[in-house]
Amino acid sequence: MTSLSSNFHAAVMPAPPSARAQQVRVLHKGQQTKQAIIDCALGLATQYGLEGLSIGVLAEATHMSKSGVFAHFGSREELQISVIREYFGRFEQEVFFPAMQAPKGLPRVQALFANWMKLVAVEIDSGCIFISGAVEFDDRPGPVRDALANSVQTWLAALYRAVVMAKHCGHLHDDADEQQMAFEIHGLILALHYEARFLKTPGSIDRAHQGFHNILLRYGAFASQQHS
Amino acid sequence: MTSLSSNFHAAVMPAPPSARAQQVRVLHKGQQTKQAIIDCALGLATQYGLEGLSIGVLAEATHMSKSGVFAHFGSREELQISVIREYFGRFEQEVFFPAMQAPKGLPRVQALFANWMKLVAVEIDSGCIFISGAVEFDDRPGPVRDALANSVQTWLAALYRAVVMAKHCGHLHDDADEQQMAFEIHGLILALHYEARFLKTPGSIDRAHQGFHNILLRYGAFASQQHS
DNA sequence: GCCAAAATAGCACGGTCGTTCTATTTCCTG
DNA sequence: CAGGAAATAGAACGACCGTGCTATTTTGGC
Repeated sequence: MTSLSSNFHAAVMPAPPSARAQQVRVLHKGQQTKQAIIDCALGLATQYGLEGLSIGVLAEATHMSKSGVFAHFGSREELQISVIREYFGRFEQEVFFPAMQAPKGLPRVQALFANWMKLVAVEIDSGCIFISGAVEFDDRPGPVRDALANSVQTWLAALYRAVVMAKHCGHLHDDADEQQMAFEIHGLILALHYEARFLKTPGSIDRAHQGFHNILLRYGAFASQQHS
Repeated sequence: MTSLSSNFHAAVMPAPPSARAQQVRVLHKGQQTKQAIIDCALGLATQYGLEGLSIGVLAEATHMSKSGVFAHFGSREELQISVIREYFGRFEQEVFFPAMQAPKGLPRVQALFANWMKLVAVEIDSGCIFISGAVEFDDRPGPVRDALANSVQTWLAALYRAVVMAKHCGHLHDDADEQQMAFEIHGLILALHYEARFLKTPGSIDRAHQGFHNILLRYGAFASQQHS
């Protein structure tokens, strides 16, 4: 497995048609300025949200004209989707891939959480598209929402698979509900983002770590069985 | 104590100057249409967010002119703040006040969580201003952010106080960290909102309930002590 | 029922938005 | 180095935004 989901790119990140065939040819100017625009757009989107991302502001930030920026995407929605793809790729690089080096089972789950925490700790200052985007598009159907939901679901599914493997390895006790465990881990990340970024509550990072520790105490194979 | 915080109204919800002196007099037309506008605005804001709330759309929804709506608030920010105040009031009515009927200690904490869950279950369809607003204003200083943060913090402080009382009553074991417990409860609510409203994951409500059960198993006085 | 005051409407302004169309410039191959 | 293609710029569009100003309508105390 080379990415969060074997068929993810087909579902969420379809490369421009036949781009791969011309791969050698199309490393020209346009592609690299487009990448520069996306980099800049990602920075703006993490801070102000995908909805706060405007082509005019983006043009100013990249020292280009509005139409110059626009031509690379054809629509604002396509720009937003490009940003989501970029963010997903970085998420893979920073969170998922490094954790796959850890041995199967609990260590890998712990590595996934640790890397996720590291990223969110940074995003306390910069913002997180997976979280802000969920709020912006929870009631707005369309291709942007689809791309975002697929990205998030792909990641949560990867986390879930790691938990399932941990149970198969005998690292969790027999009654452990994998979906439940993943749900509670997700909650810790969301609470951290909420309390640290919005409320600026000190100590939130430690509490998220402690929360994960508590989850391990409950679900780990060494946990004393308690009435369900 | 008659509200979430004794000095909350002074800090967050200052009544219009001298309104209380004229209380009897000013139950006239203007006030009741203003209330109708706020009701409508709250409905729009829960669905599309505080930033998605526009005076033009609100005017159309209330069958009024833009300037007619505008005159009641003087600025869009004041309108947003009014919506936050309204939401906070309803939150008090539906979540906090009923739970205060429950006896001090764990029962009250359980009642607070149960009522919160009941509200969020409804908000899976309609949206929650405390959650969407946190994302919209986490990087945008100003009076709207202040009103929102104060409201949320007031509520979370009330939850925290209930947890502290539960420990004083001997309903939690001695090593229980009250802030930690409140943090984890908050995480469950956020995960529920995220997975149910955005991802439409089935079974999220049950998982939030189960998560609270797990928290009680860990922090309750009857819990077997485990290494910290 | 009069009449000041309050409430509401109508209209216009300057601004930003995404998008389209047409030039102009830059690139890169043959 | 010529020339077609790709990339970028420029200007304009219709739409919506919050807000200010000035009428007009409605309200409620005397």
